[in-house]
Amino acid sequence: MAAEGTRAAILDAAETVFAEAGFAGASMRAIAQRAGVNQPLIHYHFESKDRLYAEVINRRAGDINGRRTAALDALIAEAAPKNPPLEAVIIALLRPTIELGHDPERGGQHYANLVVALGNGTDERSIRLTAEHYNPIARRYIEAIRTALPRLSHADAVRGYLYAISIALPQMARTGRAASLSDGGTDDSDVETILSRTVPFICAGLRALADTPAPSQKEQTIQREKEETR
Amino acid sequence: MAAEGTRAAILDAAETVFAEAGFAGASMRAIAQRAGVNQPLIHYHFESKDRLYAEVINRRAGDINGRRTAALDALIAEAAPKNPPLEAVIIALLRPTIELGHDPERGGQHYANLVVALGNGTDERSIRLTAEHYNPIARRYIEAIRTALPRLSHADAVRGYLYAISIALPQMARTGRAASLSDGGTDDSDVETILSRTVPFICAGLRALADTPAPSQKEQTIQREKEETR
DNA sequence: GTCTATAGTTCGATAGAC
DNA sequence: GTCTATCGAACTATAGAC
Repeated sequence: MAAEGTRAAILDAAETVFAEAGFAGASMRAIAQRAGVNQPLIHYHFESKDRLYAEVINRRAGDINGRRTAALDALIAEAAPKNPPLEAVIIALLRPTIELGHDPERGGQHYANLVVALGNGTDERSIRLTAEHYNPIARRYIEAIRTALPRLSHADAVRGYLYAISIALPQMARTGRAASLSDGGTDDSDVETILSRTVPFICAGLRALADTPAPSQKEQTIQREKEETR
Repeated sequence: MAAEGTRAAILDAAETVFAEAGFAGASMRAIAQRAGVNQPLIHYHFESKDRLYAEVINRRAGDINGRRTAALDALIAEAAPKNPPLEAVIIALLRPTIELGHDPERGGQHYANLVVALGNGTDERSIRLTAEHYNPIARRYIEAIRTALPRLSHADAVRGYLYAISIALPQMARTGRAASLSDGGTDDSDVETILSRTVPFICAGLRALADTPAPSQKEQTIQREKEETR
C-alpha cells in the first residue's frame, strides 16, 4: 500500500483506477471508494480530476527519472575516462522502470499501464505530460546511446530510444498476452528475465541501425544541416 | 472518407472518436455528430456502445489480417521448397499495419491509436478483443519466425513477435514524439522509411536472442517439456 | 481534514412519430 | 432508416456542517 497518509492513499487508489479504466473511465467516486475516503476529500487535496491525474504521473515519473539519472551518472563516473558500454546504458535506462513495475513494496504495478497509455496517447494531455516528464531524461539517454555507438546517426538514436522503451514498457503492463500466445510457457514476471531478453535485443537492433544506411536522402540532408549548425 | 453508406460513416466516425478519447471518453453523441447523423441511429445500427467498439476493431482487424495472411502465404509459396528469409517474414507482418496507417484513401490513420491501446490494455474488453482478433495470426507468424530462425526458442519467438509489434504499432500513433525529441529532424511519416529502420532493428534483435542463452533454468525446463509433448 | 447533501451537467439507451 | 424527445443513471464539483 505504501500509504503514509490520506494524500498518498488517494494517489495509490487513483493510480490503480486510472490504470484500469483510463482517464475518462475512472470516476472520482471509484477512486474515493478504493482509497477509503469520501469523494469531496479528493477535491480538497487535489482540486480537480485533471490535477489529480497529473500528480499521479508526477510522483512516479520523479521516482523513475531520479533513478535513471543516478544510474547514468554512476555509469559515466565509473567508466571515466572512457565511455560506458551500450549494454550498460540500456540497462540503466530500463531497470528503474521495470523494477518499479515488479516491486510490490513500492506499489507501482499499475503505473505501467498508465505510462504506456501516456506515451502512446495523441490527446493533448498525454502529449503534454509525456514531454514535460520524460523528454529531458530521454535527451540525456539519446546522447549516451550515441556516445556509446558513435556510428549511429542522431535520428537513429532517437528511433532506437523510442524502440527501446516501446519494447520495455508493455512488458510491465501485464496483459497476459505472452502467456496466452505461448500456452503458459512464457510469462516474463521477474526483472532479470526481462532484462536478459530485452537488452540483447535492443543493443543488437541499435548496432544494426548503425550498420544500415540511412533511409532517405532527405533525412540525410536534414541530419547534416542539424549537425553543422551545432 | 471511404463512406459507402451510413453504417460505414458511423464506423469511420467511431474509429476517430474512440482513438482520440478512448472507449470511456468517447460519447455516442460525439460519434453521431462527426458522422452527421443523430445519436439514436447508432443504436439502431449497432445496438450498444460496446458492440459498436467491437465492430470498429473487427473491420480493421479483418482487413489487416487478410493482408498479413496473404502476404505470408505468398512468401511461403514464393520461397518453396526453401523457407522464406527472416527479413521477408517481418516485412510481411508489419507492412499491412503500417500501410493502413499511412494511406489516406483507406482512412485508417486513427486505428493505430486504437490498436495500441487495445494491445496494451489490461481491462477485460481489451484482452478479449486482442486475443480474438490477433492471436490466430500471431501464432502463424511466430511459427514463421521460428522456421526462418530455427535456433530461436519458442519462448523467444513469442517475445520477438511481441517486441516487433511493440516497436511498429506506436509509430502509427502519431504522437509527434520523435519530432519533438529530434527538434524536427525526424518524423517518420512514410511507409518505406519506417520499414527501413524497424526491420533491420527487429531482425538483428531476433538473431541476438537466438545467440544469447535462455535466461532461466526454469524456463528452459518448461520449454523442453512443451516441445517433448508436441 | 473529513464528512453529508446536492447542484448542474452529460451520459447510454429507449419510445415512438414519420 | 432516420428523426425528436426524454428517461434514469452517473458524473465532476461545490456548499457548508463539524
